[in-house]
Amino acid sequence: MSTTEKPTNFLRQIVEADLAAGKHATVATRFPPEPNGYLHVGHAKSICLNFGIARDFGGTCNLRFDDTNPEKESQEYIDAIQRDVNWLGFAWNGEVRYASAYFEALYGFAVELIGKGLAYVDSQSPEDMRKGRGNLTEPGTNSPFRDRTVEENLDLFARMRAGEFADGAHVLRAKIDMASANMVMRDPAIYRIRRAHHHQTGDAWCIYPMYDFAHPLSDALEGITHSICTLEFEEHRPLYDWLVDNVSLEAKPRQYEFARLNLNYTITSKRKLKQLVDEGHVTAWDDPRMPTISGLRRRGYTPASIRHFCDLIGVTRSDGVVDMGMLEFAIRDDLDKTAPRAMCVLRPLKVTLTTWAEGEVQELTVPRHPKDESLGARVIPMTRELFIDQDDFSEAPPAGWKRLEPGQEVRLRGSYVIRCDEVVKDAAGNIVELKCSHDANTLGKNPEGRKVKGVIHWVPANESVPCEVRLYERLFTDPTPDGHDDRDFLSFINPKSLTVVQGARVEPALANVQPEERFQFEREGYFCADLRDTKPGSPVFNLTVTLRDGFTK
RNA sequence: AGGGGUAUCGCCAAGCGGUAAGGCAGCAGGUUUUGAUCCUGCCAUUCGGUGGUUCGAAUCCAUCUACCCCUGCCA
Repeated sequence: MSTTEKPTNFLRQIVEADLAAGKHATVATRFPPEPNGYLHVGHAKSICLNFGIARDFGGTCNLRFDDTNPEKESQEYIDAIQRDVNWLGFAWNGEVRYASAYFEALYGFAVELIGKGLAYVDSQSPEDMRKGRGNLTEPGTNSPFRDRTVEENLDLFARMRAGEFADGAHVLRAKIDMASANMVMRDPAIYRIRRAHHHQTGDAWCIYPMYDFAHPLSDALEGITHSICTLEFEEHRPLYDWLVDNVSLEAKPRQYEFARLNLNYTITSKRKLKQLVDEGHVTAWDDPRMPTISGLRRRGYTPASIRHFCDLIGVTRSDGVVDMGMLEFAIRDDLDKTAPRAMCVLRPLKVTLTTWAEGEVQELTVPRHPKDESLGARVIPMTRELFIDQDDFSEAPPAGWKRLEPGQEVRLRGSYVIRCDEVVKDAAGNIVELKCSHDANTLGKNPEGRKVKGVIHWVPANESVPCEVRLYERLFTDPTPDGHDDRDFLSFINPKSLTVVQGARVEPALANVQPEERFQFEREGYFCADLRDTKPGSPVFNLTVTLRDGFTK
């Protein structure tokens, strides 16, 4: 599909049909993260889906924190998640919601279920509960506490809330069917006693509802019409419906599932991403190697590129693994059109133009973009002493070489054609300098009677600005780092995932770049001034993605 | 006979009984002061397998196979 077409998928078709049939006057979705980690690229898929549907069908999308397990959650994550959703370009409906804001209402629904004989307080130990659940092929057995009277259950549940019992002493269970083939329906726990300080409700509660209970009822409370989640929740749908139908709420939200995103050479498990951070394998959640939204941001990905990526991969119910190349395509596609060009020499090799007058400076005006004139131009001073990249010179080049070699000519991008006349080496035989001559009649035009085979980038020796450049490769060396039963994903960490290049030189126009400014360093790739470490006069650039390399053979 | 899902090009993915879209990657050319971009062409006689229904099947039926998910007081 072209970038201008609106993507369609089975969920959009369902929404469209429901709206057309008058099942709902308007569509209401929600994005419901648990604040127990940072959002990653897989969440981006869900965000684009939920907010995208609301936007395109004239509905609403809530941002709701599913904060029912305070022990793993924190305000830091809440703040980061909001920042990431906004940065991606989406605005939620009204104020941020919290499942914890519904604790009182949820408690009421639990009491209602007890009153209807549909929930009971179980006082078995966790081990006994597990044993009683049976297994995949054998039915479970009823708890000895399953037939407590409504009065007794009401009393016990009230005392659970009042803090009369120790953590884990009792649990509230939905009374459904211990013989169900669906394990989720074997009297699922819906409330547990947990004396944990909650980031939103403080110490007001010592019992907390379980996801399975809180989620559908929160959806109903908010009037959500289409509750979209990932495939692993499919067997929870009967419970979702059971709760919505057995509680006195008008709204009947429905749950729909889609396949979560898998990207090769990376992991999208909050638990494992947290492990990478906690154990110091990366510097932080926003380390540019992380597949987190904040990591991608710091790496230089644009919100538009991530949204475009989500459009490209589609939404289905079949499991798959998307190639990283798809993400890289999305960012190259965006940055090629929007990023100003600049020159940066990563590993400088000095070039002295013997034909250039000592001290002479010529200010060359070079367009910032080869196709988009609106980006303007920058000025690059041309001097007698320059730097080119070590990789752009070879004494014994392979066939098809298009860069500099002894006795041959090459074009300096935006400048003159030069010829290498002499190679200067140190005592150890290392090339330390090239003596070249320039053809003064080649600025803005091709030389007469011969054609120059290549173009290389350069910077003036003294006027250029020293900078740090961080080169990144994939974080893992294996396509499915967490897909091996016999090997831990950490053992696949790529030792070369980060290379810090000190002593690189950028053209003077970039001396005072702002954090997050993006450029294409010509012939190298797209780079982004680091969000945290770029300082005036001392830029730090992160490699976002290299240029596609058509150099085959 | 546990239950629930999914199978269309190397990857993603349209297709919804009328004779296999598109994107990524790849390959071959062209343009080019970025080995980039851009442009052109090529890239599934076949839709997990096998039967069947039909004038006609990726689409319907049967059966088989492979893979994913489910036994937290996590979400």
